[in-house]
Amino acid sequence: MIRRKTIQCDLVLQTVNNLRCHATADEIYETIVKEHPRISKATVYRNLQRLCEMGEIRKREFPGGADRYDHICSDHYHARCVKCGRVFDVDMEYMKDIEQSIRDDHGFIFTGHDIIFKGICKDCSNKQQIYDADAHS
Amino acid sequence: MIRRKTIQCDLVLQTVNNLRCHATADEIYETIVKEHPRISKATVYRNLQRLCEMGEIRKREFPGGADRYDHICSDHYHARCVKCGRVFDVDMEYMKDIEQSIRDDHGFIFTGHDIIFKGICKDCSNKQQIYDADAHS
DNA sequence: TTACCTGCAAAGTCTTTGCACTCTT
DNA sequence: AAGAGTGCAAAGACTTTGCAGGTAA
Repeated sequence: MIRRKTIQCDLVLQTVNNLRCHATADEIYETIVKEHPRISKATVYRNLQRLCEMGEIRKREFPGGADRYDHICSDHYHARCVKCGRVFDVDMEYMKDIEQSIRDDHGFIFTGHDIIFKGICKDCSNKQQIYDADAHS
Repeated sequence: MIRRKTIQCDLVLQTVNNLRCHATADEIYETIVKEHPRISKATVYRNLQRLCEMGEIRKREFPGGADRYDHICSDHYHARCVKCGRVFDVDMEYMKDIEQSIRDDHGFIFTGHDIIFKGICKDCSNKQQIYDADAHS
């Protein structure tokens, strides 16, 4: 099974890189479709999957939301805003030895981990303050 | 909005508790429907939501899988088997001060975190060994 | 020419919602 | 009796898949 070079695959890769981190398949599709109205969402999904297999990009799955795609960058953690659902990088050291803190593995073979913080992003807490101010005026 | 006591709500709560941790809405529904064939999945979802709001149970969302429901127990982390998708508790101290390790919060207000380990569970690694042995014989 | 890739539509998984009916209170 | 809760079906969000036709090599 040889991989062919296609315009669509290039577009998906470029778009993931241009959008920097954390784009969802839908955001990627919406960005591409503006310039290339004939592309289909299925093609975007298929190419995202292919690019992951090729190690060009990384898929990141988040609880209660769509999957997001990164260009390959160093391991890091994420914070998800409970108001708007957007995902942000967390400026914190990656704990590559965290598995050693596990007391009893019960036979489970650990291969990796993710930490997902939750909270409220700057934009949403600003909006909240404006709303509160309005409500009390 | 007063909450009424219904058989269905009791059944959902009992089933979450009986199944111990990590049951999905579907598992809960399938368990109840054996005894009460008239219950609908929508009712299970609605009662799970209600019980969460009441603080009787806790919803836990996992990347790339259905939501799962816990009876309230102490904070702890989870490991998800990449083969079978089952979720296990991790025997490790809860890092309640982890947010203090974040260097720059960029205006984000952190309210909690989750750590999700991934790997292969005991059952699946046993099966894998059996499969490997067969393949080489 | 081969067979991988695409666009489209349909289906699949998990969850929510609209509606009329049924219960609890 | 009032209105919260139920069952059913439909819809909604996200993703995958089947298929016929297109295209890279």
